[in-house]
Amino acid sequence: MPTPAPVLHWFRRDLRLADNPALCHAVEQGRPVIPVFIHAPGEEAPWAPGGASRWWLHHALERLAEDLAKRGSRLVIRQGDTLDAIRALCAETGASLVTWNRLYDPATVARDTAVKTALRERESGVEAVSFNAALLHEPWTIATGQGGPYKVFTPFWKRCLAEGTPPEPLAAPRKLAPPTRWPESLSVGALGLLPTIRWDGGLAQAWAPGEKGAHGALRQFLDGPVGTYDTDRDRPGIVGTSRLSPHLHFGEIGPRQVWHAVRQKTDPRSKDAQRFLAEVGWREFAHHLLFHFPTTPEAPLRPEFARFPWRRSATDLEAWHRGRTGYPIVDAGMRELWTTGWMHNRVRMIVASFLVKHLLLPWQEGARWFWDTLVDADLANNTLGWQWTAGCGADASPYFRIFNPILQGAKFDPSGAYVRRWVPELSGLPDAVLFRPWEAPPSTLASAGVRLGVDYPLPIVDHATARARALGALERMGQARSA
DNA sequence: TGAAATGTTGGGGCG
DNA sequence: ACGCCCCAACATTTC
Repeated sequence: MPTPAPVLHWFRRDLRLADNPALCHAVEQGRPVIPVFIHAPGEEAPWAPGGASRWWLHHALERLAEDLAKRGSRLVIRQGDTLDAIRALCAETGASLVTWNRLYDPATVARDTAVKTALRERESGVEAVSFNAALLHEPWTIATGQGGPYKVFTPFWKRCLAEGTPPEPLAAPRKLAPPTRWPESLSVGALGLLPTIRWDGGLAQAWAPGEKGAHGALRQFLDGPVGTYDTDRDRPGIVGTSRLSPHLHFGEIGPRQVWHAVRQKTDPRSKDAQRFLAEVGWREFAHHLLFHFPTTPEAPLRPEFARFPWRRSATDLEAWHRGRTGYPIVDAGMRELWTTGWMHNRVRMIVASFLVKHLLLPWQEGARWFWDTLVDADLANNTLGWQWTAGCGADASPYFRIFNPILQGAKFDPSGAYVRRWVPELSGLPDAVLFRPWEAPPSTLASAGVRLGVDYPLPIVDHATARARALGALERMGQARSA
């Protein structure tokens, strides 16, 4: 009896074995399964993974390969053109079915559509089938009464909640039948994902990529912070959030698993649980928007913002990148990002507002920096966040909502723990001036060992002046329309 | 998922 | 006792 043709499971950002519908489908065929990862960053252009994401991907792939090995299987790694790689693997192994889980960013949607069409049309007749692993509700399944996409979060999320409980997560396959002969594979290291200059020490200390790390993070969150999430989520100085974002981005855990774990562990009517699930909802909303408005990573959703009079200043942008703006809460955030590849969400809003409104630099510059430095860089979430801050997106904060970095710092980091951790040169300052050191009396600065302009920069813009300038720029945009 | 300016109210000091 | 003023506290509006 001839050996049955194997099934290829094409891993992308679904780097897990549990609740992986495409992988389960492959296993259910009762045939050998060949798990494959194809490194083709050019196909995701212009949003190929940035430096921090590549670091994460390297480690996530290593963990996935180990987990597959425990189930009698392997991870086959290739690079280059995806379609060529899949065809080559089908030819080498005799595989006649390829499975994968869908993604929703424009470049990948186009690539995957082309791959599926090409595989089916070829004389080889390879079948391709895709599944949903990444979302509670795929973008085209949720529509307004008019049949269009949602542009406001609250009705979107109500509509999602009305869909009822999402399906129970699927169990991980116990065993993956190996092929009679394994095709050749690159090593993870051969993909060159790790930085050549070793800036990744802080990342390694902060994170445990991989499916096991994802479930560890979820368990830690459910054992503590979820119980006070509604209030503590806004406090960057404490661990009040789930820190699941990079795990979700790489699909080491899926939203269905998170949903059911939260519902099981908490009172689903509690404000804390509802607020957390609403944050999962924002992730859904971001994917909904990116799918329906695929130009938004580059262009503002609200067209009048194409005329907004942005500034250009390499000096100011550099000060923001490096956390040397002179505003402690902003600088703390930018340094946390640089060191750990992550930034607390409250602080993301503050630093983003500062770039866009105080410095008047284009939100796309901020999105690019986040893209390269965040381990959770996700095109849907990043685009939504930056357009929201700039006031040019869906459900956007009005442009005149300008965060005051002094008040925001004092309000959300009342003990100063966050700023003192990430801006240690200011740690000796008393709380009263910690968020505005330029107003501290000379004696206070001296006893804290701070020489402004030497140990820590003076503010690169004055808050009141910058606020007035931002409002003036908005005014000019409005005038440009009527002119 | 703001901040600042402006408006209103009411208690208390004081002539 | 009464009216006036001050201003903190809160509410509203404006950017």
